[in-house]
Amino acid sequence: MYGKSVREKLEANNYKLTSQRAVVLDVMSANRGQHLSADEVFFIAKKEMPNIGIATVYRTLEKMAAMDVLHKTVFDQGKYRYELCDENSHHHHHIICLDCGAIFEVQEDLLHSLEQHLEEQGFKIVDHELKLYAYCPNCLKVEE
Amino acid sequence: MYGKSVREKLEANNYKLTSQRAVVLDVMSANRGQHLSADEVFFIAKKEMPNIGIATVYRTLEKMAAMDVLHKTVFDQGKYRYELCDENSHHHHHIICLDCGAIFEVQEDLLHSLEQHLEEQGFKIVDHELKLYAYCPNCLKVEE
DNA sequence: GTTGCTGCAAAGTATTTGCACCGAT
DNA sequence: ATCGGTGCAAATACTTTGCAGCAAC
Repeated sequence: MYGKSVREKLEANNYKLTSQRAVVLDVMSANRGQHLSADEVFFIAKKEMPNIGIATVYRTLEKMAAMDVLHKTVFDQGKYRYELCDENSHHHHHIICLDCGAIFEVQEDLLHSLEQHLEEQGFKIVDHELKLYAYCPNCLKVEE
Repeated sequence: MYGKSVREKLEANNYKLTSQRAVVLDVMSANRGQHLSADEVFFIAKKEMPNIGIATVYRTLEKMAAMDVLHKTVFDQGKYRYELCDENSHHHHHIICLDCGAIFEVQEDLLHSLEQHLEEQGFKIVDHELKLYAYCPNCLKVEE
């Protein structure tokens, strides 16, 4: 279940929870922490609903991102990736392994002091996104 | 001037500093701190060299990025942007104004403690990229 | 005369849009 | 009957690639 808040957000925007949208949300829900591309969502959704169209997937992902149900990011290839927003912990960051491409999440939020400093300079910080490029423990192990 | 190090890097890779490449580098140099897209570089370069091809611009930007002469980033639209690497201060971060779209740079590097923590967990951190989404002082002023 | 570089056009990716049809109010 | 949503195909936006000709050593 993706909770009542999604349904509420849909209603607040006069959007309907159609079967296609439910399938897309199920895919996202079943792949929490995965950062799927539209393509991948489409491919997985097709198993459940073979004649779903890619345009519907794009339109659904776009709407969900606009409603803060999904978070839309670019990692590097000039291709969007989506993940379910985590109600509890906003502001998580990513470590992208330069070798295997795996994406890890960092929950800690050590940027408060930097943001505070910038707010003193007159900015109103709304959100931030940190990407760390690294070699992950697994890849370092294999190379030995 | 883009200094002798660019020429050295070119030579080290058996690349030639053709007039087209010089024009592209001049454009980047004349627009330091600007984060230009390939399109914009192409447009500006055409003033200097009207029959330069967009493919040449892309190829040049790509090569320069591979040689760490330029830094290639994605801000949001799924479109690459390039800027001249600053020899002195690596690791600068960006504040993207959600209102006017202006991009500001943050020089301070307050991420060492976070990186140290992650290295203790077995990652080898190579680079990082921080984007802060905010309202800039100018836009906040106008709204008043 | 090889080898890298260029401009052009074509192809490739990722995403968006126009449109006729469908389904729920 | 209206109106949002859908699937398809066409269009768009950005980038890459194939290729013939050019320029330099």
